[in-house]
Formats: sequence, structure tokens, C-alpha cells
Amino acid sequence: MSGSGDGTVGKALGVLDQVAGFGRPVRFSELLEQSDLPKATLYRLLQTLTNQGMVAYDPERGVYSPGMRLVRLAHAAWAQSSLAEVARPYLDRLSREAGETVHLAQLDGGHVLYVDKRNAADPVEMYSQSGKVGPAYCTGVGKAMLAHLPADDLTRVLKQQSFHRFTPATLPDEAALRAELAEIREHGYGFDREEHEPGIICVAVPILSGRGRCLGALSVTGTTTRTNLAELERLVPRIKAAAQAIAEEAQHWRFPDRPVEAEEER
Amino acid sequence: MSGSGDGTVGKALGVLDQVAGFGRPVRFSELLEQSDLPKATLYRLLQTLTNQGMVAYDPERGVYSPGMRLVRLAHAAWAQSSLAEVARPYLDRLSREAGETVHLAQLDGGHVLYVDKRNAADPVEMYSQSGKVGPAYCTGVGKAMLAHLPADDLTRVLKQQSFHRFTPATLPDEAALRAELAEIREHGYGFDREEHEPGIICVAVPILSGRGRCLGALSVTGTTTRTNLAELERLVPRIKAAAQAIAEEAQHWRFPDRPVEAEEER
DNA sequence: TTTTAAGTTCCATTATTTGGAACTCGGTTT
DNA sequence: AAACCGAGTTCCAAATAATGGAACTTAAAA
Repeated sequence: MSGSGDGTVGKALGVLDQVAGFGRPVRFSELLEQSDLPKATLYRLLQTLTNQGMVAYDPERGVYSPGMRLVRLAHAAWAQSSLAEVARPYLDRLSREAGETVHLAQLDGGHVLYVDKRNAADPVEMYSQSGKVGPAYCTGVGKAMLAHLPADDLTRVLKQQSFHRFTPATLPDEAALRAELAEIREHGYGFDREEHEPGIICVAVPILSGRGRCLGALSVTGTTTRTNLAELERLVPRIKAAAQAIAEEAQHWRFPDRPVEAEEER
Repeated sequence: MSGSGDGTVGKALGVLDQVAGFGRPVRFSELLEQSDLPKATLYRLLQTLTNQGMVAYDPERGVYSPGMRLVRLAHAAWAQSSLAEVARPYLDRLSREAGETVHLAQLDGGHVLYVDKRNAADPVEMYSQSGKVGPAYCTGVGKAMLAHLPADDLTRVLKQQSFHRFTPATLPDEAALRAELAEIREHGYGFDREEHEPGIICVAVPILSGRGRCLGALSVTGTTTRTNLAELERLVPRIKAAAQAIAEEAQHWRFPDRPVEAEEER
């Protein structure tokens, strides 16, 4: 499990993940039976998290849920650490040009985290759309990012992949994935050939910093009924251009120098 | 400071706040001089947070920023713990009926956290944005929520208010605020009379659970050029109805029973 | 080359976390 | 009524992890 091994803080964050993972308010006892922490320990961790605002406790029902402090913190994360802010105009343009759904993703642990999205039609809801996670080993953006990870990071991350076979096309194991990654590295882009969802294909390009570090990935997604791989491939130069522009700008978007906070408040 | 006193976890989360608070990628030394933690301690906490994905470290520039794991967690928080999911249709309707900006907020620590928002047809630039925090003592939603807090919680929260005077109308101190809160409690709704931003007024209503616990608040906001308090007040019955409906539904929206996770992944 | 600042590691001391067990509190059964 | 039960909460001595002063390593500046 991810959150074990960094002492108390790691354990606490593990509990936080657990609470968030339930997808609904959860009882102490439910957490307890799913956890290997002893009762008292789990209890105290939850107390700490609660009065830190990282989880919310509903005394009327006796249930825990992820706390609002997370939303505040994530706002900061989204606004600055993610590429979202920088990438926004490029996503807009790319989705207009391509007429298809565009994703911006980054790695979070071993998983793909969708940071922003342009739906062909409807507009974005910040925390309902972005913030979602998906598997890395069977999505276009996931593979594009894995392909450009340093060898030792990659090995670590591959350990976390489940290789669940969503579709017949899903890559079945680490060996197959490594082969595909080599190919992606060579071409500078990769496909999702209905590996995650039947009928859904995409082409993805990594966003690489000047020194070759992988910052994220861009993809254009379509359905097999409406398009095909060859057609998506034709978009690669545009996507690459966008990726490079984003990387470039992210590089220069250092320190806006004034800490922004126009308004006093705390 | 908020995050001191819950042992190591509290300290770690304090550091996290600090990193997020900078609003830009930040150097170790910057954090160090602003913190009262010793160098080694701060260093280790950052390491822990980093390999937990709560902060991201950019080795190329040697800076820390809030991590993507927060976005993932916040997604969960927003989707379940907040009232946002339940309230969405009511916000939609309210904003359509009122033709003005509508806010949904909850308390986060001593501050107002804007959880969702509907812009007026003709949006006015203002401070709020979902995910953002604002002061509690001088906003409509803030005061509505404070008014319905248990006495001891209120006392604790009032300690955290800065009473910075944003405008001439800002309530200057705890006494004035307490008086106003009593009034809000009596009427069941309250105003923001340009107390936070000049020209911006609003009427706000608390969202109260069956047992009277305050879950959040709703507000309708306008500008002095376009509307006035009396006109906003006329909306109170509708807002109250929405608030009550939301509270009701939040109550019944227990356990969707199937943990949702349609897709295997972890 | 020397100096200085930033970041990183070490390790004995110290303080915190740990977790088994005992306790409390509603509610249910005998 | 008394006994029982399960969920949640508290206790405290033992075990463990956090602490922080100081020394070390780079990398850049003088």
C-alpha cells in the first residue's frame, strides 16, 4: 500500500486515502475492518485528521468523509503545481482544431490523474471533471508518461499496476507494456487502442521539460465509430507543438514574483 | 497557527499549508525562514510529504509545490462530503430564478470555503471561486454559518477572525459581529452590506440539518448598481426553500449503498 | 583558492506513538 | 431488571519514531 512506511504521517495519509476511497461517508468500524491498524491507533489518527479539517466527522450519523481543507489545498495545487493553468489556452485551441475530446493528465503515484479536459461539447466543472484518476498502463496519456520516466521510477511504478484486462486489447503484463513503452519513446507519441474502454481510442504525447523530465501528457480521444488511429495520428504534429509550447511556458512561468495575494485575509 | 498541536501529523499538514499558501513553487530556504521548525525537521517532513505525493518537488529548480494527490483527494471530498453534489440542481434553479450569482459555501476551519458557484448571466468579477477560501466575519455566507454554530465552536472560531477592514462597512470587532449574528439567528437570514468588497452585496441563508447543525450556506449576490438589499430580501423565501430542500436531501442521501467504483483499478 | 550559502545526513536524546486491555454508553436480548 | 452486546472511547507502560544540533557536501560566488 502506498501510505505505509513514512512513519506516522504516512499512516495518517493512508487513512485519509481510505476515507476518500470509500466514495461515501464511512463508519469507524468499516474503516477498522479494512485497515490493519489497531483500533486505538486508527481512532487517534482519525481524530487528528478530523481536527485538522482533513476529514469531516458527522456526529449525527457517526460517519467520516474527506474534509473541506482538501478542497482548499487542491485549489492551490491545481492553480500552480499542475500544468492546467499554463495549458489552458493550448487545450482550448487543440480541442477546437481537433474537434475531439482533449485531456491533460499528470502522474499521481502510479496512476493517471486527469488535470483538465475539453469536451467536444460541454464545459468543464473543476472538481467534478478534473481530479479523476485512471490506470496508467492502459491509457494513452498513462503510457506516454510512463515511457518517459527514469528507469528506476518506472520500475517502481510498474509494480503498482494491476494489469486488469478491461478489454481484449488491454496489455496483459509488464513485458508487453515495456515493449510498447520502448516504441512510444522512439516515436514520441503513443496510442490507446481500445485498451481501457471498447470503442475508445486516443493518441497521446508526453509533455517533456527541457531536460527531458516528464511533466504530463496530452491526448486527443475519439471513438472507433467516428475516427480511427490513422486519422488521430495525423494530429500528432499539432499535439506535439502544443506539448512543447506548454513545456516551454511552464519552464518560464517561474515565480510570478509577487505572491499574488492581492487581498489580505488570514 | 492552525496545524500545531496534533503531533507530527499536525506539523506535516502545517508545512503543507505553508507550501500551498505561497501560491507559487517555493524553495526550501524560504519555507525554513518562515517556519519555526528546525532545518532537519522541516527537511524530513518535506521529504515525507513529497514521497507521499502531497507536495511535488521539482529537482530541476529545487522547488516545492502542492502535489497532485491533493487534487485526487479533493475530488473525493467535493463529490461526497460537500453539499455540492446534492445542491447542484438547486443552485441551477436558484440562479435561473434570481438571475444573479449564487454561492454555496461551507466552513473550513474558521474560514468560508466556496464549494460551488453559479455566475449571473452577466458575471461580475469578484473574489469568490469554488475551491477558494474567504473570510467568515464579513461575508454573507460566513455570517450565516457562524450564526448557527454551537456556542463553544463559535467562540473558538471567532478567535481566528482577523477583523481586517476591507471596506468602511466591515464589522470592526467581535462585539459587533456577535450582535449581527444574533440578528441573523432570529431572522434566519443575513446580509453582506458591502462588508467585503465595495459595491458587492448579498443575502445569505444557512443550510441547517434536522437537528439544527449548520451544514453550509447559500447566498445570492449582486452589485449595488444593479440591485439593493430590499430586492435581495425578496428572494429569501426561495433561498430558504432551496436550503431546506438541500438539507433534507443531504440527510437522506446516505449511503448510495453501492460504493460506486464501477471500474477496477487499484 | 577561499568563502559563503543552500541543502543533506548523522545519531544520541527525547518525546510521541503505540496497542492491548479495560471502560463507557445505547440498545437489545434473556 | 439484569445481563449482554457491539461500537466507540480512554488509559498507560513499552516501543518506536521524531527531534535538532552539528557536521558534512555541494555548488556557486568572491
